Amino acid sequence: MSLRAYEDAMKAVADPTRVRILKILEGGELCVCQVIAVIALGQSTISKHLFLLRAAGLIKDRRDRKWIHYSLDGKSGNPYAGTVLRNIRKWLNDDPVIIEDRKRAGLARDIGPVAICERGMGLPGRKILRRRIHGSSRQPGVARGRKRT
Amino acid sequence: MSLRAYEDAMKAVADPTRVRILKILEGGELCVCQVIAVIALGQSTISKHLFLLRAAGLIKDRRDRKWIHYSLDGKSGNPYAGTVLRNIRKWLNDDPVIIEDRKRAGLARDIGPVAICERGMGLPGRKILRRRIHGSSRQPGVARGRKRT
DNA sequence: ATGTCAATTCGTCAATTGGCGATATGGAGG
DNA sequence: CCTCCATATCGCCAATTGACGAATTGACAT
Repeated sequence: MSLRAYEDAMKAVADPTRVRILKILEGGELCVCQVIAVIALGQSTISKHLFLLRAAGLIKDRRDRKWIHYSLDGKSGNPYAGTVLRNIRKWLNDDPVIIEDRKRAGLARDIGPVAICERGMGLPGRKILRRRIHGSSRQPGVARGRKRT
Repeated sequence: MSLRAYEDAMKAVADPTRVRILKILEGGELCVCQVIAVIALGQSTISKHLFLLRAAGLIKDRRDRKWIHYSLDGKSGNPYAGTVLRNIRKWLNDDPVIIEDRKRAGLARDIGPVAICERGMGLPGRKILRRRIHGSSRQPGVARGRKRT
């Protein structure tokens, strides 16, 4: 019941991107590439968010072949994780961003990790982010840093 | 049930200083100078924290003569405030920092706002921060910025 | 009206955060 | 062993945060 564990858990869920990840994991486990396809942020960004969520004891991971699947945890070391996840499950279910994410998460589940990775972390009806192109072809319209409205 | 209200509430309670303020307000309302005496941070710093907590609908204020008293709210505009405050009331009660704060808050309540302000936001057995000294006598040992252990 | 004084607001600074692309890691398959 | 590829880590940058002191505000008392 330390202030540090409290801070880890609350800071983890206070970020909008991380709560979006938690909300799509409420529908069941997803591999990293599926999360990337749904949230549409860089691979390293998603990886860092998943790391923080796991460090806070909110999610756990499981390896299956080449893919690492993440799912909600709740009964890990952090004593606040369970209550926080239970609250969040009741919250934000009518938020337009969350609804849209859930729709895309369903699509990602139907398609499966293999097809998602083949498409370069993309979902149908969405720009494909091809990696490993040497000629430095940057994806346009990708803002750097953060904004706050 | 917007993502924005959620973010306001969660970011507000994720900060350790602000949750310390909430925990001492569980014992009943306190004026700003009493909060300053307990937490031992600058006046402007405490004022900003109280502003953020009020903006998130977690506390409300009441004026009495020269003093403004803050107390827990919970049933304000923010739909997450009530649940969050109820959780926090059950949490952190055995944390050493919180226990120490509570002790000092009890002292601040016994002494009252008038004596606290006369002592320059100080409590017995603690350095007095005299304000309005022209000769720029800085308080030693006060770190600027933030640290993270 | 004017002064007092608790509290807020302003301006600055350093630490943290969250995004990115590039590079490293490490399990699976050859 | 070596390569492939999903994921993790690194280094960088801009925005945000939380601290401070100084200046301002506004209710009360004279």
